[in-house]
Amino acid sequence: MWTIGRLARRHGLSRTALLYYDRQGLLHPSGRSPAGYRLYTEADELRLARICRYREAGLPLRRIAGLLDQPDDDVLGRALEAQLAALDAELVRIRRQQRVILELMGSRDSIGDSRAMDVHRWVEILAEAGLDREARHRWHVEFERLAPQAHQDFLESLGLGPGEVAAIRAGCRA
Amino acid sequence: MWTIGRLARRHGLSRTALLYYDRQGLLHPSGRSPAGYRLYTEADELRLARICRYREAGLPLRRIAGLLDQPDDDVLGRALEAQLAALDAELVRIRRQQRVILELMGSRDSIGDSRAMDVHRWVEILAEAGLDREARHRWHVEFERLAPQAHQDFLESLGLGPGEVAAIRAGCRA
DNA sequence: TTGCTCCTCACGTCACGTGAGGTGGC
DNA sequence: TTGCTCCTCACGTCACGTGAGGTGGC
Repeated sequence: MWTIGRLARRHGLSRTALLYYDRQGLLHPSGRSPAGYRLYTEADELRLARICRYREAGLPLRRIAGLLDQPDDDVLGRALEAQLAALDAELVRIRRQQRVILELMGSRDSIGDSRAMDVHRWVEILAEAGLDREARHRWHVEFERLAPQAHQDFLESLGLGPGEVAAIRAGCRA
Repeated sequence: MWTIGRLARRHGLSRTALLYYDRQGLLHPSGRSPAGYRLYTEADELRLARICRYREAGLPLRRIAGLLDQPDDDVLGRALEAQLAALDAELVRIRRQQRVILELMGSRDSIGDSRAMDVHRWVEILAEAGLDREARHRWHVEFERLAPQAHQDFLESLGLGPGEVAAIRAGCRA
């Protein structure tokens, strides 16, 4: 049996987070002490562990509540797929914001910034490692074959537009 | 002179967004019609264009307000640097969440997922393109030399822990 | 008695979206 | 008169954090 503060510390949460989970119906303590203190059992802790795990995946509390109460494996799978896609979209958004920042900085001072990973620098790296045009093409083809989604993410991270990305990937499948 | 709805549409915003900017003191329309309609001038629109640009960089409205009123180039530079770093931190957080999702999915069904870009698959790609161990090392060295931050981001995106990342980068500088 | 933990409200956060109820413009 | 745009409140969002004011436990 744990009081709220101890349980929170064991899981790296704040006490107010557990108070919130209680109010939202996500995790009610199984008991109360005579003075009204929340008392959490072993079972409560297992439930909290699942909540924490799903939170580490970035799932919203609403969805977590659904997953805890109706543990259909298919529902979980779909929720995880959807979350993965949502996070991909966030990655794209963040990279776009970073590109805007580099543009704003570029219009202030010189262009060279070691943080920017652009196409030119990337080709330079591959060339230094001994890859000519032909080898670079084989490299893209393999990347596309083994990990198409990662290939897409990678091309976008170089700052290429949607059209350019699509063209390169099509060239790999031809 | 623009009314609120027209100006919003021209900049891809909602009318409520402009109402909010007005309430927050970010963008007051220069005038009002006899009936009380907000009227935005050319100067207002230029100010809005700057606001939109900074929003595309993900800056919070508070900070944007500061940048608009005191246009010190140094302050802008520091704000952009800080935002770039904050977005880097967000990237790390999202990748970590994605890794958790893949773990959760992996414990449900088979491990192979074309979305996961892990070290093994990456080495496979480089090998297929004709890079042996020696060439892969040169490749890392060049990557580290030309774009150290991107190299760090890249290694983290493969799912390597901080220790492994540091070791590889150190090996490149040795 | 002194700290520490606990309790229950209630308000703040960020950038708007969504009605509710009413008016201006063509 | 009919749509469309505009106006001003006021409340909801998401996952808590932060007091305020008070009590239990050792």
